[in-house]
Amino acid sequence: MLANQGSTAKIVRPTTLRESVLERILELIIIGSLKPGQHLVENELADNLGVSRQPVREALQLLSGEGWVDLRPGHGAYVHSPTVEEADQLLAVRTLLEAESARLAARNPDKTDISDLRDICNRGLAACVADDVDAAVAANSELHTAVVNMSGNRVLADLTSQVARRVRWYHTPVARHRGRASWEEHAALIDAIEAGDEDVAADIMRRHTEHTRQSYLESRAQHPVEEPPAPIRRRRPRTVSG
Amino acid sequence: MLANQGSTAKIVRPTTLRESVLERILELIIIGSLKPGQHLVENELADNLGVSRQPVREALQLLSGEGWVDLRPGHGAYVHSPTVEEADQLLAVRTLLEAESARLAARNPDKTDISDLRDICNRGLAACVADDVDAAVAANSELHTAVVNMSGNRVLADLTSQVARRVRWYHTPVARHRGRASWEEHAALIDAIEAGDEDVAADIMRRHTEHTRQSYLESRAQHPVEEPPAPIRRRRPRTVSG
DNA sequence: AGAATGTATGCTGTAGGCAGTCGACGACAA
DNA sequence: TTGTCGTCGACTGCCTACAGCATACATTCT
Repeated sequence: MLANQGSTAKIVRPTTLRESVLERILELIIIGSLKPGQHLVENELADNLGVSRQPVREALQLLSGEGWVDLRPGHGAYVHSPTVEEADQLLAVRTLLEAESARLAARNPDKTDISDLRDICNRGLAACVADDVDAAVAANSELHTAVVNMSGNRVLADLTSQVARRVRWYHTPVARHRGRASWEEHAALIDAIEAGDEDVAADIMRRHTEHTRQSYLESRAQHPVEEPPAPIRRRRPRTVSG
Repeated sequence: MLANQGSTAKIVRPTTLRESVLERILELIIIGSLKPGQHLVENELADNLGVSRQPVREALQLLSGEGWVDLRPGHGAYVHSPTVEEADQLLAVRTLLEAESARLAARNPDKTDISDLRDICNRGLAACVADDVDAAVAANSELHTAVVNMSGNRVLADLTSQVARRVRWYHTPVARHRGRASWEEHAALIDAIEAGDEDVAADIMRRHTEHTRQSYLESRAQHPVEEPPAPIRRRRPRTVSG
């Protein structure tokens, strides 16, 4: 249910095998079936997906371009696993990009867009009080996506999406769901955008994403992810699908 | 810290054919042998480079991930050709990123780095008064790269590099060589970084890159590049009757 | 016993080829 | 002329197969 649409708008018709394989692998990565640092053996993926190695290889190359997997010549593809430092830097850049998005959105606000934002915000708040974490996370993602789209700068939107993806939020689900405070910030942001006050909007967004960054870092510090730095290949049990 | 180039930092040993093919194609794109919008036929490249189609295909997939070529399923690869609008948005984002780089660089300036910056700046100014455009362009690129590296944020550096590449400056060589004024701005920037005045540094960089952006747009407006927009479907022109 | 070396095995990188598909071009009908 | 259909050529997408390499294991030497 994630709005992972916005990035690669190039693909219109996923008719080719390569594209469908890409989506399948991406799905496995997102839901965690393929874990960070895991070695992606082409043959296994090909067998499990019922295709040859070629489409798998090409899908992996494309995924590497989007930062989902790391390619090591002669060794194969590994699910990208951001270090704490990289995640920190990614979130810093995200703060920068999203603050600019908010500024541009406030520069020429659109009534329809504002209305959409309020709808999303209400849904998110409702999900929050209902303790529906999944819905709250979805609404949060939706709202941020809507704001960057309002900026009118497609490059900015694509880059923001790319950066956000590379963080791999599943390390810390709590970081994306900081409770009511987050939605109050969202509401204030929408007000600022509607009022056309770009400085205020940018500042609110900056502090908002900065809060998220802090939450992420704290959460990751508390739950020290077993860093899989293992660059070498490791034998694993047979099956992959799950 | 590895002083690795931001672009293709992943490749450590270009031992594989795929990597060398990638570099060859990239070279051809950069020097303009392969023009923007041009259709890259796999067989031709394979024959010219003396390899099979497979390494060529994979190299093209990797190049698409870095924004050098566009992949259209069922049609092949085309050299990326940014529209005026896209270039404008790219340069806007670049302004944002580089201003932040300057801010971070000024936050904790390093004596050695400052010295390097001044050397580059002197070389650039010398090249400028000697009317050596190539050298001036090179020094300019070198200086901006040095500043983003001083930010200490590798993600920021990589993204900046990626965004800058996608502009395809060769549309307008003049845009990268605005004369002495540009180098005076550079000098002021270095002063601000050395003084640790991050607000001033960010502001100088922002206005500097904004000037570049304006120059680019004006230059491109004066020299209307024959847009090779025809992505597909060159249908016969319809004669409007009535 | 520890270290060095030979061997085995799995995986990647590359080649070649076949089929499907898209677009161009020409013929034909309105 | 203009629109439509069928054919052709070219190119991509995909598969199979082989070669090369890297890692892990077994063996031998010191």
